[in-house]
Amino acid sequence: MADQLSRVFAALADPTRRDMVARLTEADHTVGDLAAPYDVSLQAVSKHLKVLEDAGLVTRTREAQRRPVHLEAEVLDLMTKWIERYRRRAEERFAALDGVLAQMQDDEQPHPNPQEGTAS
Amino acid sequence: MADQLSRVFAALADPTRRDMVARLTEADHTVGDLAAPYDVSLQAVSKHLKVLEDAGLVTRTREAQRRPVHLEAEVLDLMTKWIERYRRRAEERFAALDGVLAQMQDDEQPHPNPQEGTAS
DNA sequence: CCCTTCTTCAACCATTTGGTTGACAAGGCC
DNA sequence: GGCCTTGTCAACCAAATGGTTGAAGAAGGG
Repeated sequence: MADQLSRVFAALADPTRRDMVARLTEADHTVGDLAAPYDVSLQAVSKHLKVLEDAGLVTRTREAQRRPVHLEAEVLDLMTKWIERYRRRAEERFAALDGVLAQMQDDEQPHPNPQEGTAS
Repeated sequence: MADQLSRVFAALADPTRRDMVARLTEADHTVGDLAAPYDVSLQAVSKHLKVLEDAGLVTRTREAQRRPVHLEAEVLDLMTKWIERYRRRAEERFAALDGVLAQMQDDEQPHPNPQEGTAS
């Protein structure tokens, strides 16, 4: 299987699963409970939960016949960190370039990164 | 096709595409340029770029035969907002529950969904 | 014990995904 | 004009995804 970051992104790429996660921020839910709003079989929801579980986004414990699902929100930090890291880099670059973009396209003076010398 | 948020998550669920995005934070790149480090065909990279473009993460312009690829970092905010919104809600809930978890497991007062009564 | 409730497992199916190869379009260069 | 470079389009393929139905496991209630 893929790395966790990939699994987390993939897990949240589905609107139904995102909605489940959203609802789980309010309270733990059983599988049937979670399934109620959606127009799919219980088995389909069970599969969605497996995806979320494999991504580390939820855990399931046992409570009689019920399987309460619990959100593990820390995993979201994984994504936030990745995203913010690159968003910040992109923003810095845009700020640095600003009006200089025109020069970048110019091939007479090839000095692509005016301020960022330490690129790679 | 799916909503944009889903497309963005799906686009970043692939390590190769994430790496492309990471590299694009440093500078724009041509397709061949982007493809160089990966052990796949140029066509495969072209497809990856289409996914990123459909998600709104990159734009491609034309410059002679070359197709410079440019990162549109604002789209990342879409995700950050979604994630942070629910991470915060989850954290608030955890903070509120804190030591109260024990009571939730208590079966004297079986009211599984304190806030959502409208389940089925 | 049997029955009902809650949930998963298994098999199957259609669609999507990520890759391949081969052809071709778009645009400089000799 | 012909060629070389850069990139996409098309057809194809294997594997993964998201759904279905049917059967079965796990745990309490009569």
